[in-house]
Amino acid sequence: MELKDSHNLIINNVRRFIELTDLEKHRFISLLKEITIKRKNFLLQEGDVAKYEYFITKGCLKNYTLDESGTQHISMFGIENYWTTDMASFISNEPSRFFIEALEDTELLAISRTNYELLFKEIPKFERFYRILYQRSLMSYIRRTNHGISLTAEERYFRFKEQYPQIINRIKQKDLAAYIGVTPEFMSMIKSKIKKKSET
Amino acid sequence: MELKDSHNLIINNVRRFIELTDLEKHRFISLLKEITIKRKNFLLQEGDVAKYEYFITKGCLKNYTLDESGTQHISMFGIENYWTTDMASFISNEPSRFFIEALEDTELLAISRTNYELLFKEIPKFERFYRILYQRSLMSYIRRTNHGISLTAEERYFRFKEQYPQIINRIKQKDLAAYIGVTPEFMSMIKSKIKKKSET
DNA sequence: CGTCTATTTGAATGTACTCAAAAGCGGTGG
DNA sequence: CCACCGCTTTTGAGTACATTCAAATAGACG
Repeated sequence: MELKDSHNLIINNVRRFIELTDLEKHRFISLLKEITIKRKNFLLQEGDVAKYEYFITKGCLKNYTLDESGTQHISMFGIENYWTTDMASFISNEPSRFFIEALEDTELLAISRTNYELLFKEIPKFERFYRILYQRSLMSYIRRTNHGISLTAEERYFRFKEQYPQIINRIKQKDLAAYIGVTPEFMSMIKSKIKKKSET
Repeated sequence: MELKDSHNLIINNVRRFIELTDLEKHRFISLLKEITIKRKNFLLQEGDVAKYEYFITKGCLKNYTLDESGTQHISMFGIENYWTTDMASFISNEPSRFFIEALEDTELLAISRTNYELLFKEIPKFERFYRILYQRSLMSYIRRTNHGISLTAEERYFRFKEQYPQIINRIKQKDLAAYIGVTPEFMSMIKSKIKKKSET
């Protein structure tokens, strides 16, 4: 039996870390819900409880908080083949402090908290899958935390370009600034400074 | 059969997320190695491969990188009942960029990469334990990343005091500065500024 | 095409760093 | 037990990195 492209994508994502029988594949897929969301719409808003963990099959999202002055602070971007949610809210069922907003028309596969637990019960090796997924995710946040306290904004910009070349072309410079942790104006200055350097 | 205090501590840590039979407890413990390390000594140095994941039963550690100018940047402190390692190196077997140094005489239980894999094979529910452990760890790094790009140094200092009251009294102000992401001089300024405020 | 938002540029300001020097504190040996 | 040594913390002056506010230009989208 043929699978949809989106289902193939998530199955291949899972098979990076665990093997699945056909039966398991189909059971897993049956626990997912397809969601589409248009650019500028929200998957999650501050105060909502994150009821799902999402796998992105198409599109681009940003995950951010707003401070008192209305400034966005982006904790991650998500594109095809990435997972996203507000983990704290998803696990604890508490209201989220995050917004998840589509930067492009986006398609996702969502697993609810209930089905997530059911999945572990029925196919325990998914514990392994998520163990490894979170372990890797942890590694990139540790790296980012380290960069945040040890590098200047200019260096952080270079690291981002290096590490996420496939993302940098799809996002506004303003959002890049909100991820790096500087104002849009200063981000603009960094770019023009670099340009001047490379022209000499 | 009675367990040592250190073994009781780690078993209780594990039992936060999974249940264990007596047999499983003893098998788990048999896969651990006891390590003690004196203040100012290293569990891991830059260039080493992290061969173990460590559970701290007594003492205090810091986990940091050094930049070109010799400045330390602390990614975490570890105390009793916490886990530590350089995850990136532990998983990939590549040389670490981190130092892990004892701030007090410290006792640990270490699980080697081989025994870690063996543990998953023999008692698969440990996948669940580590899945939840990493998930939580991920949550705190996401929070910290967010604070790093959205808060001033002074605010980050307050959050640290709030969140880790049991750590702040055991570490040097210099190390707190290296965690917050400021110079020791500026950390000192922050404190004296706060003191002045509270006196008025 | 027009409108709204993003980006650039510049001046003034604030936050945090560097370097230097003094004061405080803690551990160690005599 | 005291004195000394080394490291940490404090203080201050000068500088660099990054922000704020304002205004002009460029770009994107309906």
